[in-house]
Amino acid sequence: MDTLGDRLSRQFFARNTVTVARNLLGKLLASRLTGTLQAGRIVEVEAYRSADDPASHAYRGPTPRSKIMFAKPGVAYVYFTYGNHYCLNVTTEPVGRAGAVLIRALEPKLGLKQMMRRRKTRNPDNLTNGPGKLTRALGITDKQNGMDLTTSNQFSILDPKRQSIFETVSRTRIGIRSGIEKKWRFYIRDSPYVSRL
DNA sequence: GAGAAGATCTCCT
DNA sequence: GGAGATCTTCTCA
Repeated sequence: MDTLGDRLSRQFFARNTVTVARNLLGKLLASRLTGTLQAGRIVEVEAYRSADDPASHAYRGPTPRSKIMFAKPGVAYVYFTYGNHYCLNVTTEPVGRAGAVLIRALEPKLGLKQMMRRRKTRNPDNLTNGPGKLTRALGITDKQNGMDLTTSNQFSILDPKRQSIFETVSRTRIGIRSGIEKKWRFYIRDSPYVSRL
């Protein structure tokens, strides 16, 4: 896993959520949760903050579910939604300030076979192009909620050794009813792996 | 303790 | 393009 790149540090995540979200594009999400190494390049994210963001789980202050967003940065926040799907976030901001970045889409890089088996499709464009799809492809569930991505040997985000140049597109977030004026969804232009344009 | 909404996906038309 | 699946979390009484 470490041959792929350098693991992102706690300091990387302990910044403004929108900045972290932008900077996560092009990074590598790597998992060895099931024994097999699986990895994908992050091509789409959304930023969620706290008191200034009515779409965020942390908007009304900490709850049993959202308190993890107020705790230390660089930790996986996984929640279950719509009766069917898990969504993967990474916590941001210094301790005491809430924030998280939702990982919305990956470009599959390693462990494609296992992803295809879990997703029951062979089309690589359709494996991880959505928050619910990528958690299924990687086998991520609420068991991973609270895992520290900056220290775990099984689950981390890496800065790849060779990173290609790309252009970042900023759009409004998807699937929310409030906070729709904020352009806090970011994706890599021309990537065929984003969930939507 | 009840009711409503939800950071989605798939299948059907 | 639209609805159903399916269940957790939060809010309010």
